[in-house]
Amino acid sequence: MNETPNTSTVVVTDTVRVRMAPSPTGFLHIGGARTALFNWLFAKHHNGTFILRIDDTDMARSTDESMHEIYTALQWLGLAWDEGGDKGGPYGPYVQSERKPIYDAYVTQLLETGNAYHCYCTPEELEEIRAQARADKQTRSYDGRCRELTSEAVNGFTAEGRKPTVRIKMPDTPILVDDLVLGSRNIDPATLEDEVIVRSNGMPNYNLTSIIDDAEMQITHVIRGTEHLNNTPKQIAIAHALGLEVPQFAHIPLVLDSSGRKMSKRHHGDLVAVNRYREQGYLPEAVLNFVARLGWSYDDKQEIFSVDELIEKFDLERVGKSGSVFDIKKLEWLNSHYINQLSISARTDAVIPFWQAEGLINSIEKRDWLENIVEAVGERLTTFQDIIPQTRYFFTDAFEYEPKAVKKWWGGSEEKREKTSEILTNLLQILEEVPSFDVETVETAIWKYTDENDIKRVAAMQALRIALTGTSFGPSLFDIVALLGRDEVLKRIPRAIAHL
RNA sequence: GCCGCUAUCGUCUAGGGGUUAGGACGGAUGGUUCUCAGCCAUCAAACCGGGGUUCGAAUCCCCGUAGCGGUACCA
Repeated sequence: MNETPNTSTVVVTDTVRVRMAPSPTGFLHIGGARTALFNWLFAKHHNGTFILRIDDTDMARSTDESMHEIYTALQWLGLAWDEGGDKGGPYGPYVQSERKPIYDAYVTQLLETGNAYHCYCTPEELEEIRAQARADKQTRSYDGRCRELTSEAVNGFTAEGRKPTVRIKMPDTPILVDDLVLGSRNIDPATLEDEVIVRSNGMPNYNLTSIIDDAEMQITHVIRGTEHLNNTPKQIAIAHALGLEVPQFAHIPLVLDSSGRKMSKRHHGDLVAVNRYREQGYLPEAVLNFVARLGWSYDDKQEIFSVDELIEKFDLERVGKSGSVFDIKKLEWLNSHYINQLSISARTDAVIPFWQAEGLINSIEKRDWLENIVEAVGERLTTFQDIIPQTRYFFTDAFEYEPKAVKKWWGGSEEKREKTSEILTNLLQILEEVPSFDVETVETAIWKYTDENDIKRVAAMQALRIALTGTSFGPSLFDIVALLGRDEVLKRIPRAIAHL
């Protein structure tokens, strides 16, 4: 293979390379999903590469289980990564705990160039220093006291058995942070302190590994949440000390809860767990559409975006600067929209697992019947899980009559109950005599009865609905009658009458 | 405490020196209908405050205020 590098050739470094770097300390949460989406969209839009890196330097909290949950969540969302994770690639390994030798080499370099030093302070001492600094209203908590330790002092600490951490020496010149979303600003070095970059157990820390890997993996744009904004100058300082190339940064606003606080696994549990949305019957396109609009907008009219449109239209320049509140109502609206886009057949496929989990069906042999049920339910699903309350009575007659519905439609008074009983008895007779149980025949017969006897349609229908389903809401009653079939219907009406 | 970021209807947002400040979710009301959902129609609902700059400020600048984020040998 003949490779003659031509200096005038445009190089691969122009290719966008972005990464999502979760730490596997729990499930993927909704904010993480949005970070992943923005990165992925940015990569797709620019024909770039999307990398999944696992930032698991916190060995104590990282788990394999969590890592796999993150994989499945990302896969469910359809945010496929080109490199990293379980997939490998040319810049691997992509799991930080496997990259320790790489970091060690950089740390050695930092130590040898005098850009880093050992710190022998104990956690207790540090605690004290912090408390004092705070009391003195200092900007920095750590004062850099270990920068110039005599070898005597070091020997003393070593003799005590102290294991040092490594700290980076922060520069004394301003650091320029240029952010694609927030704009650029100069950070006063006086606000920066010598960060710990290697723990006393030898494991490097986030601020070190992150920027090293971004450089090593040729990341061009770091798109992450604003909770990392304060880390950025520290990472830039480390990169400078190491002579590494600094990527472009884009800090995207936080996803907030309804009281305006950052959404977290700890405080919001299932509400933020992407995998829970899958389990509850949300569609990935709805979740994606929803989080895309958190902090990003295209114009003043479009709310619904297909994934392809998102790829085409996504742009960092249209990302806002302020946090966005997570509004489940809007997600629900989007979800029902996307559910309604699905064909009856696809909707049936999606809903079958929910019926099965509920124990309502164990085989799917009556596929046509199931599809007819789904069709009758129509646009009444917000999530697939809603199929249960909407259709339970099709599969079992072991349901209660809803007290509120009973009171309203069957009657609170003795008199009204008698009337209801009479109506149901008449309806029973009509249905017994009806030649066929199709929608049209039943409808004609019932309307004939109500209209000729001057009975309100609503009264008769609701009385019957409760008798057949136990509830006061749901699909067209004629659909229900037809789908339930003659035997079931003729069984349920007498039972209701007896209950009165 | 310190450092930083942000600020348009309840929420997501558009706009941005001169607009009746627009859309969407949610809410309310009416219509359609056997109920619910849907659909249709209508309505309520916002430029954080104060100073500048300007003929004119929600928009630009400054100062407040508030909220949030960070402040770890977490990420």
